Amino acid sequence: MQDTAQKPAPERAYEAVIAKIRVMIEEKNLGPGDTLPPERQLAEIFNVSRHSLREAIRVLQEKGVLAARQGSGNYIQSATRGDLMRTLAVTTNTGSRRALEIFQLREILEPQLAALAAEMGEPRHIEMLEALLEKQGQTTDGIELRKIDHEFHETLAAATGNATLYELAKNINRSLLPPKTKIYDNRERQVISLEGHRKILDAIKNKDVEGAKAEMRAHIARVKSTVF
Amino acid sequence: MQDTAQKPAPERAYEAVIAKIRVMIEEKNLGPGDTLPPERQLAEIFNVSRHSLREAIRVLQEKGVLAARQGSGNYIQSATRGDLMRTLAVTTNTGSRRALEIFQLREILEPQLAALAAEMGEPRHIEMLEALLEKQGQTTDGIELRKIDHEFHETLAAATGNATLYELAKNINRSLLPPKTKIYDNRERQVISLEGHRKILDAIKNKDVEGAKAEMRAHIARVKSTVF
DNA sequence: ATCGTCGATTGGTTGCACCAATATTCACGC
DNA sequence: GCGTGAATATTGGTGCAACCAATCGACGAT
Repeated sequence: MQDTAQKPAPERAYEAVIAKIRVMIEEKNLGPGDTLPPERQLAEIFNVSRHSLREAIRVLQEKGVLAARQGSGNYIQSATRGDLMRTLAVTTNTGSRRALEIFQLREILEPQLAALAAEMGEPRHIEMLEALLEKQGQTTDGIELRKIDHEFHETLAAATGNATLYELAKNINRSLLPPKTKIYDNRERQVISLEGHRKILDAIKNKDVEGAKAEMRAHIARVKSTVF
Repeated sequence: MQDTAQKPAPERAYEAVIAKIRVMIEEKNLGPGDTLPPERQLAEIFNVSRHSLREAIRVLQEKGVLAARQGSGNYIQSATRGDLMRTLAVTTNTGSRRALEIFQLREILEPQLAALAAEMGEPRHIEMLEALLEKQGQTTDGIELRKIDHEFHETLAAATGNATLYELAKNINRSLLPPKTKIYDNRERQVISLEGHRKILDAIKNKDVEGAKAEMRAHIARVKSTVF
């Protein structure tokens, strides 16, 4: 049977270990550059197998909390990527001044992202962007269009191959969301957006780094002028 | 010995597995709700131990790509297929690349911050920067110098008049903190840093927007080459 | 046909052995 | 005494095998 009910989520061993490691870092006042005890020792302390211990370390590693060096140890990293993004996440709705500030950030960031995407983008990224553009051309619903727009910019960021840049772009989009505002409520804006994206993507496909940068700059400028 | 040098990042087994899972999802056209083959089977297909395979699955699970149900299977989770592909597009890269990623972000951001500072910077910001530079010239302690360096870059961001950019710059600095590395341990690097800051500040004082941008770009490039 | 039981499947956990990279020790030669 | 380099120990990385726990599925009793 298939019942949608989610179980009370029994805690996995590795989850408990993650929590314990965090506590240990806190209590022993470990900072960037310090090392954790060896895995074998930690496994014994926490009373879990080395495998479960390592699952926890892997996760923390992917989150940027730890860095593993074979033959040496597990090192505490500085801040997490989450810390980096908190800036944008927390203070979303603080008025139009903030919207302007974030737009300024976009003006700085996105043209460079487009340039990097043109330089680094792999075929599968191009395909994803192309598919989105296709979809955008066939859509008229305002809500849907805004979503597609976000996806386009996020996918472009992903095409840089830099996970940090992707996260940042995602957060910018999210924090920019003027909840109800229908940016795409009229045909003119829809066309502007679509054509802008078209030119950007074409430049990326041609590996035209400077062109991609310029087109994105122009695109953002046009969008900005319609918003403000 | 403790050298900051990052190794060429040998690929871990679990990273390769993540990439292979991504390909599998693409090729078999899997979407939310579908299940992956059993772990034991996947391990054999990919020619890795179940342990390594599970590390990969754990990571994907934490990223929200997969959900594991004991006794049942590993299910694809992401809301939409686009979401899924975007996430997987950047999950291939990992771990030790993080510092490089953040540096790439700095390369994008900071020159523009310098340009904005040159354009918008108010006298009080200039004064603060000047004071910091003065202090930097009289300091030799490595720890202290790193702190001053951070303050310089943060103050510069503040000079843009954009609070969001300032917050972001602050977090980038903090998350970059190379573990214990004494970037300023030798006289040569101290001079490089000081001269770089000098040139940037001079450009800002002269309202030389392009100059500030160029000097910052050069400065970051120099710092990068000494770190990596 | 329905329901419950029991076996098979699948993820979760553990233990151990060995490999690979790194750190440490120590003996050797200068 | 002091490098210097080889041997040794330490530490993370990987693989194999067994068993536990939740779930699924087939089969038989009713």
